[in-house]
Amino acid sequence: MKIAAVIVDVPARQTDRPFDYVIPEKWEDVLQVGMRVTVPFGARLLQGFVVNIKSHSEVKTLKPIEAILDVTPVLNEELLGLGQYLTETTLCFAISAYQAMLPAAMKAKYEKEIHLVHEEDRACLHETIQSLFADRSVISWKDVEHTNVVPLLQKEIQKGYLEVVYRVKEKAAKKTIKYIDIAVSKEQIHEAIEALPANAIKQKQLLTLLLSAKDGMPLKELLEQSGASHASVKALIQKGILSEREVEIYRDPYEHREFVKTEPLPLTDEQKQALAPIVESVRASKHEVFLLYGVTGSGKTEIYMQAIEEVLRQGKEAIVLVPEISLTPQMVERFKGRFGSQVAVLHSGLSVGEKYDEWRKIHRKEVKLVVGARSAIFAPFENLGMIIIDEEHEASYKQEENPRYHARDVAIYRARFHQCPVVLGSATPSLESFARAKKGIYQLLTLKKRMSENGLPTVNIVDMREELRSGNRSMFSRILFEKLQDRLTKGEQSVLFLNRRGYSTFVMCRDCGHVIRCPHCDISLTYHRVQQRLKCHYCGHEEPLTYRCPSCASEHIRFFGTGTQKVEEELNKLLPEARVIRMDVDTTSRKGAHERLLEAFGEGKADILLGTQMIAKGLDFPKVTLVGVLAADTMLHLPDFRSSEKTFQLLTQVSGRAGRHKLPGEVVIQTYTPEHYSIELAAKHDYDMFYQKEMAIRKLHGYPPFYYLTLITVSHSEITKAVAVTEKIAAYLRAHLSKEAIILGPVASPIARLHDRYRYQCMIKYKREPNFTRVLKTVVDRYQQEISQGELFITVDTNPYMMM
DNA sequence: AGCACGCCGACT
DNA sequence: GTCGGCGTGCTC
Repeated sequence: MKIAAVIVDVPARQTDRPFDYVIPEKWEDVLQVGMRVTVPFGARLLQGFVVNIKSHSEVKTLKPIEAILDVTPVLNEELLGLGQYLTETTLCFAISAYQAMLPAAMKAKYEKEIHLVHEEDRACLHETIQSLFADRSVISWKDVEHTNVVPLLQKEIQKGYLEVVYRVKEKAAKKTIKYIDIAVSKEQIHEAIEALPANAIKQKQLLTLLLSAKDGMPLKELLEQSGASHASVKALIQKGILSEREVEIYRDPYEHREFVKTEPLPLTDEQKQALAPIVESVRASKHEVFLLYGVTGSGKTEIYMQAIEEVLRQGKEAIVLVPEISLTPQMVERFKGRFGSQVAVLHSGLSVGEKYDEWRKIHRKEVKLVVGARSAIFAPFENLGMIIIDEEHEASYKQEENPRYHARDVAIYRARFHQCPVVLGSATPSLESFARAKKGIYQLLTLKKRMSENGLPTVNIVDMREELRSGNRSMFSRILFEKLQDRLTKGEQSVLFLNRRGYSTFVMCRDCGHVIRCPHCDISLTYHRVQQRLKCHYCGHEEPLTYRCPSCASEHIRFFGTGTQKVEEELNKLLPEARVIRMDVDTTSRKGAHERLLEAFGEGKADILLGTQMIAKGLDFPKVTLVGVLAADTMLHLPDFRSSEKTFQLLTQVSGRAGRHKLPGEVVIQTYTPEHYSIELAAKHDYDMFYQKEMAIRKLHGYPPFYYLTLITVSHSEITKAVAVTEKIAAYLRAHLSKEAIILGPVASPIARLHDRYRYQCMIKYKREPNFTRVLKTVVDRYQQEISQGELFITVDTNPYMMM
C-alpha cells in the first residue's frame, strides 16, 4: 500500500504538518510528489499538496485521496525545497508558501451544498424546506447559512432525506474556444452541398469555406467569414456533417499589440566590460551574484538582454524581475521586441486567468524567459541560466504579507540550486547589496557614463523656507514655476513628483487645533476634493467633509499640506494652458488606466505629468526635460531607519527621468531641509559619498547591514492586552536569545491603532542567532490559543521594510 | 479554518 | 425534560 503525505489547505499552526492518506491502487503509478489533490479532512473536502510518497504510516486509520488535480506535478523538487526554506526563514505555514509559488487561479474555492438524496423523498420534506427545493435538488449552503431554516435542514439531514456535499473548485478554468470540423469525407461534403435545398445558401457557404480550411476553423472566425448565423452551423452539426470540439487556448494580454523586432545594440566599452563576466559565468554554469551599479540611463537593460541571449544560446532559461510599477508597456515592449514569443509576462495588471495562462506557458516549457514582478521569481523553470533583478533596491521586492519573503533572497536560493548567476541592477543599490559587493561577496560591475551625450541632469535645490520668507506662499518655487512656463512655450514636457495623493494631508480646526482623524486608526484623514470626502489611506474609511469642527463647532475648518489633487488644481489656475495628467492610486485603479495615461503622455497629449511614487521609475520619454520634486522631505521624517536611503534613491530615480535623450535635462528639488545629506548628495549624483555617510549612521545605531532585524507586531482591541503580550514576548526573547541580541520594546507602533486594534511592537537586532527561528516559533506558539480565538494578532517580519 | 462534541442555561 | 447557546479540540 502506498501512502501520500499531504499538506492541506488550512493555514493554521495546528495543521501546519503533513497528513497521511492512502493512495487508491488505480493511482499508484500516476500520483507524484508535487501534485495537487483533494482529500477528506474532518467533515470537509480540501485541496492539498503531496509532499512525500511512502509505504508506511504511523497513523492507524487512513482515509484515501479523493481526487488528483494535476496531470504533472505543479511543484518540482526544487520548488518544494524552496517552500520549506520560505517556511523556515519567514515563519509562515507550508501551505502559504506553496500557494505563493503558484498562480492564484490554482488556489481552490470551496463550496458547501445541500443535496436532495432521493427525488421520491421530496414529498417527505418539511414544507419550508420543500419550497426551498421547489425547482431544484441542490441548494448552496451560503444562501441559507444565516437564515432560520438551518435547524430544519439539520433535521432532514439526520433523517437522511438531505445530505451535505463539499465541493472543491478551481478558481479559473482553462479558456477554450469552439472549433468546427468537417465530420465526413470530402466527397460526402460535395454530395451534401448538392443535396441541400436551394434556399440553404448560408449552409452551402459554410461548407465551401470549411473545405478550404485545413483542419477546421474556430467557430467565431467561421461565422465572421461566412456571414452565417450560429443556427446554420447548429443545423449542420445536427445532420452529422460538421462536428464541434473545444480547444484549449491561452488568453493573450498582448494580443492586439505589435512588437517591433529589435537587434542587439552595439555596446560601449564600459558596457562590454560589465557584460563579459556575466557571460562568462553563464557559460561556466557558475553561481555568482553580480551587482550592476550603473547610473540612470547608462544602458543596463541592453546588458541584461545580451546576457539573456547567451543564456538562450546555452539552451537555458532566464527570469527578469522588475518593480511592479515599472512594468509599463515600455519595459514589456523592449523584451518582447527582442525575444518575441519566447517571453512570458507576469504582473498584477493581468487577470487571474491571464496569469494562469502565462504560468502554464512556462510550466509546459513553451517560453524561455519571464519578465515579471516579485512573484515571477517562482517561475517553474527547470533549467535556469540566470536571474536578473532590475532596480534591486526597490521595496516592492519584499512581500508585505505571508510569506514575507524578499525576492532577492529567493533569487539567490534558486540560483545556487541551478548553479547560475544572479544580476542585481541599480543606479542606487541598497546599502545591504553595496556592502556585500564591497566585501567581495557580490561581484561589482560599474557603469559610470550615461548613454546620451548630455550626461546627468543639472539639479537645483530650492529652500522653501527662503521662498516663504521672500513672500512666495505658493507650492511652486519661483524657479520651478519659471521653468515650467519655459517648457510650455518650448513645447517640451515636464514631470512633477509629489509623494502624496489626495488633496491635503490633514484637516484641522483653526480655533481649537482639532485634527480630524480616522475613527478606526491613529491616522489623520486626507481630504479628497473631487468626491468631497475625507479618507483614511490605511483602512479605507471614508466620511463626508464636515464644515463645522466636531470638537468646538467652529466653522474655521482648514486644509493643510498638499496632495496631488491640490497641485493639479493649482496648476490649472496658474498655468491654464498646460495640459496635465495626474497619476496616483485614485486615477490608476481601473484596469489598464496606468498604461493609458502613460501612453497619452508619451504621445505628447499632455505637457505635465503629475504623480506619486509610481511615476518615479522606468519612464523614458525623450521630450521630458524638466523634473520637479515638490516636497523632497516628506519621506525623510518617517519613522523608518531607511528613510534617508529611500529619499536618496527616490530623488536620484526621479532626476533620472529628465534628459535621457537628445535634449538636456534639468531637475528642481523643493525642500525644507536642503542641508540634509540625502538631498544634497542626490543633487550631486554622489552615491558613493551617500553610501559612506549612511553606513556610518547605520553602524552607529546598529541597523542593517550591520545587524539583522526582525520586527514583531502585536495587535489587540484592548491596549492593555497588546502591551502585556508584547512585554512578555520581549522578556522571553531577552531570556532565550544570546547576549549579543538587542531587544527593543515594547513600544507603540508608529501607527498605534489600525482597524480598531492597538498595535505594539518589539524590534530584535541580532548578528548570529543559530536558534533564532526556533525561539521565535516557541514564543508565538505560546499565544496560539488566543490567536486562534481571533482576538490577538502577532506578526513576525524577518528583515522588515515597513516599520509602520 | 471549520466542524463535532460536550457542557450549561431557558424554554415547552 | 429538551433545545440550543458557545467553549474546546481535532482533523490523516
